[in-house]
Amino acid sequence: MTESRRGRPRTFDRDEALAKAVRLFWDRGYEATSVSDLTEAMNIRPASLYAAFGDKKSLFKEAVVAYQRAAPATFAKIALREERTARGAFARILREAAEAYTDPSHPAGCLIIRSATNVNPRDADIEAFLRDIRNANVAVFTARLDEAVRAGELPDSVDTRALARYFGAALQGLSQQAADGATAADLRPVAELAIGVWPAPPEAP
Amino acid sequence: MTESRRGRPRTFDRDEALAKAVRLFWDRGYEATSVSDLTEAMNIRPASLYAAFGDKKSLFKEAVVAYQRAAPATFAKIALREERTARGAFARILREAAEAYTDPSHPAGCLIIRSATNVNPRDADIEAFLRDIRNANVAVFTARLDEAVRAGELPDSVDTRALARYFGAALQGLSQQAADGATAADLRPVAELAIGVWPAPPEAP
DNA sequence: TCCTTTGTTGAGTGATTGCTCAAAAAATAC
DNA sequence: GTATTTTTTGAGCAATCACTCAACAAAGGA
Repeated sequence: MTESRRGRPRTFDRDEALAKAVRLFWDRGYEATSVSDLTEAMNIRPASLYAAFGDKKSLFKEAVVAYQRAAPATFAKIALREERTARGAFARILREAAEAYTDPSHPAGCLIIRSATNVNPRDADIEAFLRDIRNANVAVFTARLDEAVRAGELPDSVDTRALARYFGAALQGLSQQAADGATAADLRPVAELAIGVWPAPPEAP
Repeated sequence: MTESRRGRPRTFDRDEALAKAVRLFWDRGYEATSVSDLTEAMNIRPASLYAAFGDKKSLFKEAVVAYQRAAPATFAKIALREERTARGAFARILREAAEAYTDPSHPAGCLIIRSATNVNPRDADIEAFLRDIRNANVAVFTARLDEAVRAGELPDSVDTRALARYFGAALQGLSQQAADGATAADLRPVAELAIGVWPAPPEAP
């Protein structure tokens, strides 16, 4: 699998450079991050960037994938996997979002929520790329809530699509608040309030 | 007051041109709207734009003020003024946001929430300008909730700042969902869920 | 050794950005 | 009429945008 590579070896660590790009895109978004900002932060020349990552759009998409695999963005997936009940999963997601989105060791909020809003029409495909991820996340939420209905955790009468969209909107609101400067202390009670909408369990038969 | 103006009169309607600018900024945001986009939509030449509105930043700020005075953005202020109870006011704000943010006769979501995220560092003052408006809105919400506590509509134990931030975040989530393509039918039940966090009234003495 | 392959370097591409200027045009003041 | 004031026009400014290319450098294969 790891065939010996011919030609001159790369002088920089590709993953390390990609991590720098994630940082910049997370902080400034797609449009406001220029290629020269990127080459400066990654400490490589433009031609090396293009040789290693294709064009700016490809680099951004790869940065999004790297972001999704990194620790601060995986909390939702982990909560859905580990928590036994849907209520437990969504409560944990909101509580951990309040922490993760305000962690001062990295840019505020969620890269996928923040970084490709208001882009130039010529980059509409980038906007669509992130919108599709966001909508896919709402679909995952809906599936988990449907499962909870089947398991008897939620009554049949619950509109799972609406509830899933509500949680998606709550996360987006938390992300925006964090980007506007809210701290973890500010957002913790907001997350608790958001959890409060959870429907009453089915009546015992 | 209307002193006779000397010099060559303007060949375009300033308010009409400003309305076109509002439309464009609302749709694309500050960065992604170029001056040549603006001059084309307003049907004026660059020098006329600069003579009438100053620079791009001044035009944007004026567009934000015009937006805030126009019908689709005033629903919150009107609800706070007209509704007798705080609960009635916030319920109405969320319900009307679901409608206003998805009205197909204008761009989706809220201009003040959408249009200056991820801007270039050199335009950080524009980002701060909108952030201040958003934070001021949360302050207005807090004041209304404090009033409700004093009036006995809400118990003393309620964290009004957290509740105000929650409603701000809910509106931001609705705006983002609308920008991602959600319809009024999609957002109505989300608004109803969001209203559901309203705290129980104080116990009768 | 020489060839092939891959990467780096530094200069530079055309396009677009926000913005400006001199000259002409259209109004009022005298 | 002439002078003054303001706006429009069309051309064009420097800076930045994403991106590319020819020359050179450093590795493996034969």
